Amino acid sequence: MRDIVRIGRQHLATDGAAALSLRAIARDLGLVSSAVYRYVGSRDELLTLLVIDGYDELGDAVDEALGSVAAANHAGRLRAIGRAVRTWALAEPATYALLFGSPVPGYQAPAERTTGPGTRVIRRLVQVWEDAWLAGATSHDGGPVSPRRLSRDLARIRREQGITAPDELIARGVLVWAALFGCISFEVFGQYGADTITQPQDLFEHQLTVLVETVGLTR
Amino acid sequence: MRDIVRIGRQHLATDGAAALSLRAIARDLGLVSSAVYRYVGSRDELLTLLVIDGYDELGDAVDEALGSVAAANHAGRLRAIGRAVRTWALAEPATYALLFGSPVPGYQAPAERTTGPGTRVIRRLVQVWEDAWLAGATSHDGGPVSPRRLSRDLARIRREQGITAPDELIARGVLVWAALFGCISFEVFGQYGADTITQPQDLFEHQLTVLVETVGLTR
DNA sequence: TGCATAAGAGAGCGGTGCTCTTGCTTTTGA
DNA sequence: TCAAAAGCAAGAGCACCGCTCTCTTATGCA
Repeated sequence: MRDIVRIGRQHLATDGAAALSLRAIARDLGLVSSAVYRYVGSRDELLTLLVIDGYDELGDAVDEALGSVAAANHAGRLRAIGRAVRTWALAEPATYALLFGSPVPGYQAPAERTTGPGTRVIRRLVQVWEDAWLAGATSHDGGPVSPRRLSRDLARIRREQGITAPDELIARGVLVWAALFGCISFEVFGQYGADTITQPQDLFEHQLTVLVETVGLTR
Repeated sequence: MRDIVRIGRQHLATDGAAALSLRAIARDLGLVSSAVYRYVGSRDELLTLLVIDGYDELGDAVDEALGSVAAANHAGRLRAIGRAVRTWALAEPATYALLFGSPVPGYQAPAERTTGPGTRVIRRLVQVWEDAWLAGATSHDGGPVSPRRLSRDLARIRREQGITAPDELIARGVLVWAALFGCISFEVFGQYGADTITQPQDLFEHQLTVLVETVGLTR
């Protein structure tokens, strides 16, 4: 069982998600293909296991990176989260693609099993905004944002996450979240021409600086 | 031949890229599977055709949107590009996923056939930064950015694109480019919880406002 | 000792990409 | 005009895939 996920991760890393084959995994384990169905049920279920596995590993990487940054260093925590996600994504591009790339056709991750580990990164980010807000370390302290419909969505986020940060800060936080993964996806998926950006690490550090500014962190 | 691409686009839209099957296309055309190989060569070549098709359609959509915005309205041009990409992506999610999602396993788009149409959007964006720079309509007019290695990459972009915009503006332009597609990918791929963001259109408009600010467009 | 359960083997169904050969039809050119 | 050439489709076949079903063997336990 544990072996199936292990071999599955290897195949995912070398061949990608859509090429994931239960038969090939069975071969690697010295089993006949039907034998693995006793443990996994279906190919989609294996994908779900790998999705959860990936979210957990990414969440662990982020948490570990956060461990060495002072709680009051809000900008540093954002940068640490960004670096941790990028480093993990470059190390595990296939798993990253499974989590944040195109949905696998015909496969829908079961929300009840994946939303928990799947929201670890955004929850850490939200905590950074909230802590910065409480410490007065953000320049975005205005009132509600327009239009009212957007303000209602942001109020829902505020309630569900149990935070007090104002509309503008939450909205910018969502943008920074999406922008961060946009930058990383572009790099991992090769959207930057490989011959134009030769030092993606330097570019990413600059992008982190701008993202810190976008969310208005003053320290 | 044209029919194959047409049916292929239908299958792509309904079933996704990895589920694209030459046999199914042949069935829809009333042909036997081997017959379509006279025209397409391989499944990967069909994917390439669909990639080029998608880039062209996206580029056309962007160009059409730009047609109704004054050249001097730099912020408006950025917003128009963003809206056009988002609208097209939501209308053709499978093709969008093929272009900007996870790479299809075992498939590498031939650069010599796809880089032309594939860079239409970023070229339009770069033109916005450059025009704003020439018109003095951006607040980012500083000198070279650090570190020097990044500055060298940006100088290469400046040379290859035939522009004169300063380092900081180009770097922020790249970030805005990646952030824009990050926001759209999150929405198209369902990374926002469907029950938290009920009005993605409003959120996107707000994000565009912040991106205009990020690249420092003053008009 | 007897039996229920677990674990794997094997055959088989329909699907896939792709290749090769065969045959028919249309076009071309001397 | 008529044969050669090219275009086009069919069909068989190979190896792979997900998945189901039945059968056999091994194990643990009362």
